[in-house]
Amino acid sequence: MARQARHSRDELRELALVAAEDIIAEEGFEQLTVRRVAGRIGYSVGMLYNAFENFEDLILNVDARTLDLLHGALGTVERTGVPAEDLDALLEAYLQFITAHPNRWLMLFSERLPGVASPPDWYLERVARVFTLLEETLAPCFVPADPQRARRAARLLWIGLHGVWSLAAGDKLAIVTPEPAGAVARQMARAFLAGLPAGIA
Amino acid sequence: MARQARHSRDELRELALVAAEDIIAEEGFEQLTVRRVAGRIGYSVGMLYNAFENFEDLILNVDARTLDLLHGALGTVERTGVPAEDLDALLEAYLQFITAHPNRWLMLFSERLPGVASPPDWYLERVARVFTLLEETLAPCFVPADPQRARRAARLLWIGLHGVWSLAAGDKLAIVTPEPAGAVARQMARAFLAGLPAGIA
DNA sequence: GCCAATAATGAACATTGTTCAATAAAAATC
DNA sequence: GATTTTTATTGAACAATGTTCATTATTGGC
Repeated sequence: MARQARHSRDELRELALVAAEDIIAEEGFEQLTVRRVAGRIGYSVGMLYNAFENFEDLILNVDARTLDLLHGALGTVERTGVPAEDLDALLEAYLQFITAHPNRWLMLFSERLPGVASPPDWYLERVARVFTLLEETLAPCFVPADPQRARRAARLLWIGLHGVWSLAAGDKLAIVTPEPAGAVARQMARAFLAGLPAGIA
Repeated sequence: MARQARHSRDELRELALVAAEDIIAEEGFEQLTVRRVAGRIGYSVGMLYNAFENFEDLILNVDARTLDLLHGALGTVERTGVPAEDLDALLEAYLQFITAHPNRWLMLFSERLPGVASPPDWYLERVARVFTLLEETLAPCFVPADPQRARRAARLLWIGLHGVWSLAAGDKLAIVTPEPAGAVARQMARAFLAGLPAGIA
C-alpha cells in the first residue's frame, strides 16, 4: 500500500536522542542543532520534525533521560537511617554524577529556547522522582513523621544545593568561596539540618 | 577635516542602553534585538557596533546598570542591628525590586548568548557590591564579631539564595515548588539563620 | 571647488528553527 | 507487468538572528 519505512517513529526517536546525547557529551549543548542531529543519523532535517514536535521537544526528551540517569545513580546509594550520613552519601553520589556528565547536567538548567510554557506532566514526574530520594533521606528528621514538612524541607535544601551546583558548573563558585563544591554542599546540608527543627515553618 | 557626528560614542551608548532598557521593560528580554535598538534610536545596525563591541557587550552593560539599580534599592534599607529583622528587610527590598523590574531582573540570570567566557572585572565588582550588603547584615550574628565566620555564613546563604533566583529566572522554580520566589527566599533565610549557631563550622 | 577624513549606512553572510511542495519508493490494484 | 495509490523522505525556501564591511554621505581644511 505504501513505501516501507527505514525505521519506525520510535526507532527514529531513539536514534535521534542517542545522537543528540553524543553531541552534547562531546561538544556541549550549544553545539546541538537540528541539522547536526539529522546529519548524524543519516536523515534529513524534515524527518526530525516527523519524530519530534519541534526542537524543544527533542531537548525535553534528552533532559528526561538525563533525569532517569540521575535517578538511577542516586538510587544505588544505600541508607543507614541516620539523616546526616545518608545526606552526605547522597550528595557524594550527586557530585559524582555531575562530574561524570557535566554537559548533560548543565543542559537541564539552561534555557536555550524562548519557550516559557511549563513542562508537561510526564517530565515533571521525573523531576519529582529525583526529589523523592532527598525527601526520604530527610524524613527521619521529623518525629512523628510529617510528610508535608519533609517535602518542604527537602525541596528547600535542594534549591540551596542547586545554588552550589549551578555556580560550580559555571566556574563561578570560586568567585564566592575558595572551597570546592563538595565541601560547600556539605556545609549547606549541615547548616540546613541544624536549622531544621526551628526553621521550617 | 571630517564629517560631524550627530552624537558622540558615549552619547550613542547612553541612547542605545536607554532604548534597550525600554524594550526590555515593555516586552521582555526576548524581544531585544540589535535591529530594534537601532531602529529605536534612529541609527543603523552597523552604528551599534561602533558603540559596542557586540550584542553581548550591550547586554552586559544593561545588566551592570541593573545591578547598580539593585544596589541602590538595597542600600536604602535601614539597619536595626538585629540580623533576623535586617535580613527580612533586605529580602523585602529585594522582592520589591524584582516586582518593580521583573524583566530587568530576569535578564540578569538568563543566558541568551553562547558566550561562556567569565564576565569582565568591572562587572564582577558590581556583583560583589551587592553581595557585600548581605555580608554586613549577617555580621552581627557572631559575637564577639568574627568576620571570618560572618563572611563564610553570608556566602553560604548567598549561594543558597542564588539557587532560588537562578531557578526562578529560568522559570524552573515552579517545577520544584508552587510557591513564589519571594516566599522561598524568606524560608531559605529563616532556615539558615536558625541553623547558624550549630551549622557553620 | 576640491580633497581628505570620517560618520553612517544597509546589503550581504552565516546561522538558527521551521515548513511544505516535490520526489522517491514500495504496496495494492488491474 | 503496468498503473495507481499511498506515504516515507527530502531539501530548497523562509524568517529571524548577530555580524561585517564595502559603499555612500557629509563636512572641515586647503
